[in-house]
Amino acid sequence: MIKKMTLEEIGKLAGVSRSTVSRVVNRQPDVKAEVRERVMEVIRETGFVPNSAARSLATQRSGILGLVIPRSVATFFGDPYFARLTQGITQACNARGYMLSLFLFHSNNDEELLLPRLSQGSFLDGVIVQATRDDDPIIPQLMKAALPFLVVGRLNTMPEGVSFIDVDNVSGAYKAVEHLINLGHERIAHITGSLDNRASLDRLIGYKNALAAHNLPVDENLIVDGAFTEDGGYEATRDLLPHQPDAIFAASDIMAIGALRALKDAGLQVPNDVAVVGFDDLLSSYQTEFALTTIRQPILRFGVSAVEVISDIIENGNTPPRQKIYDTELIIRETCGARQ
Amino acid sequence: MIKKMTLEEIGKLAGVSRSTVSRVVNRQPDVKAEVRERVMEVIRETGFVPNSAARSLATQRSGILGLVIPRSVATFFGDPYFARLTQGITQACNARGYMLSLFLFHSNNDEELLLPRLSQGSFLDGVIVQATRDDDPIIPQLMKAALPFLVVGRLNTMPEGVSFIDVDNVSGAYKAVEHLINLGHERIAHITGSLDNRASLDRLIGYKNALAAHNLPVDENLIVDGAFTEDGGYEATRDLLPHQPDAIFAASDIMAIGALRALKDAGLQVPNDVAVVGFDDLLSSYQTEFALTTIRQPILRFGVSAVEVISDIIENGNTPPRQKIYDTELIIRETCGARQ
DNA sequence: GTGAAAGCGCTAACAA
DNA sequence: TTGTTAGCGCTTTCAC
Repeated sequence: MIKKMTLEEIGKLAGVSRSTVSRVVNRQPDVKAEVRERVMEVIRETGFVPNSAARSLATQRSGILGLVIPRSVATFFGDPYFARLTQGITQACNARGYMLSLFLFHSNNDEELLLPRLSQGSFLDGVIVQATRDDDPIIPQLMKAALPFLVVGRLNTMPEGVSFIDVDNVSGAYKAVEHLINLGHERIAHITGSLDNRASLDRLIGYKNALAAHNLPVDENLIVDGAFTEDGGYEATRDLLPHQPDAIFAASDIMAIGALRALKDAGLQVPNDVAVVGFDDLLSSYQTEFALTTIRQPILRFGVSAVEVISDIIENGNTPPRQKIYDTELIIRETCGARQ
Repeated sequence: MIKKMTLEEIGKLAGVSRSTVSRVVNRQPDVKAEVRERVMEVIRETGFVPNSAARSLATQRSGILGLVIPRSVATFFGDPYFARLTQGITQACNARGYMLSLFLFHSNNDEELLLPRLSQGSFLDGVIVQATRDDDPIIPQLMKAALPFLVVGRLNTMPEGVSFIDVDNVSGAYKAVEHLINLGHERIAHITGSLDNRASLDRLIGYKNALAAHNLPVDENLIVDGAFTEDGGYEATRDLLPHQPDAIFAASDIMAIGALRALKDAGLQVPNDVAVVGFDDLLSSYQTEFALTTIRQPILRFGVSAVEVISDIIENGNTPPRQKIYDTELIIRETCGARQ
């Protein structure tokens, strides 16, 4: 069992003062090489690690980042999106020496209790918040607090001066649909995600834009809500079939899987009878039954960027607000028919 | 923008000393009701929250719990198991006033860098570790550090004196198989998870125990590895079909879904031709195409218990080590045929 | 019941 | 290049 040491004690062992040890620990330049080596040696032997509370108190920095998943999306934590995002964020935190503290709000109560503690206790250097409903009080509260924060994703009405990063859902959907158009499809259906969601809305816009750009009509019968679930995609597809789509663009891979299943059950061939394109490319590890053509969101890198941006804000302030939109990538596999 | 206050300043505003404010904040008894009210009022007005670094430094307690997912399982973070576990843990943390700090080790390097910081920096009051490979160095390292920790799940060879909580996989599997036996099945196949995994091993034992207890032979042809993936379950089932099982017990729901799909593709009826039982009951929100009979793991409550146990250890020490095994529950739906 | 004062372990300005 | 010293904001004896 390793005894916990202090700078003072390390200093005594190395025959120097605590300041010198502090300098060595913090990699400051003005220490004689020989002394530095002696101190390092003692640190190695003792396994010394500086006390983080004391350090935070003195520097007014905790080295801790918060990741906040508001109540309205907490139930979706099973969603691979959050898992991957979290993974990217922790990865970047590890690389940059930050610790990550996770806040999932399960109830109103949690939110009321934790938000002030989190924004006022100077426990966190900065916060990454998952965007949520427009009326979520969390953004205004963070704006009042003197705490750097970054929104991941966007709200429909984003307050002025808020930093965010997001994926370009409009152009992603556009790419998907244009790809189908280029393959000769004309009756392209769209299974949307829940439309209380900015991402769903944007993907719908991209879908319509692509049709318009190629002089194809928008047929409202070909637009059905799939609620971001596999069953939703399945049901949506059943609703679509009477209107004879020759292709389906689903706003998520999960829904695309549901669609593929529905097509299979209806005895239709993919991609010959109906082509399918999804969105996300988050499932590859789970599901290889279908080689799904999809729009890849670079979620992992997205998480990494989130950490980079928030730490930039922490170091240099929030002016001007950082607002970055990341591009997506069309991943051609088999369900679109381009590979035949 | 709320200014950050100190106890001293609050005291000045309320006309008392900082000690009194501290007593009020910490709900200590010996404060005159009138004074307490006056101080509370100021705190409310100013939105004061005590500085957590200063508090940690003085109390030697951080109020932070660590959740460590070692490298060997970090890739499985997409697994709903971890998502749910994390959810249960954060929920309990919120309720008990702990903060949760997440450590996903992605590389060897992460592990070497972070483990000492985490176990020596007195940044955490305690750690919850997901069990992993037997040769993972993390358990020995934590034992050396003076840091309370609790293992979630078990290793094959668990060092003496380590506290852990786990689910009773043996009896869970036993229940599943016994249920199938009671329904009259005799050629019950088992799709195992990856067998480098204690949980898979235990489920296999439970499967064999149940057969033995009912004088049914163990046919090695009826035991196939499904690697905990849907495709693994699908392939395993294809391998099983020539041996004509009348029921399949899959060691996870994901694999059970794969099995159901394989049976469907083979033109077999569930549960009439082949009955299916899974394990986990973690998928209900994603997947309702099949009403899968399964063994429910109380993961959410499990997470809650983890926090309770670790905080017990923090407060009262690790002697005796806490070792709890939680029971599972048979959830009868449609794929086993009991409901027909 | 309340206040004064010491100290938690560190950083950083200043002095040497 | 190194040491001395004064805090960082809180808790906690100890007096009163």
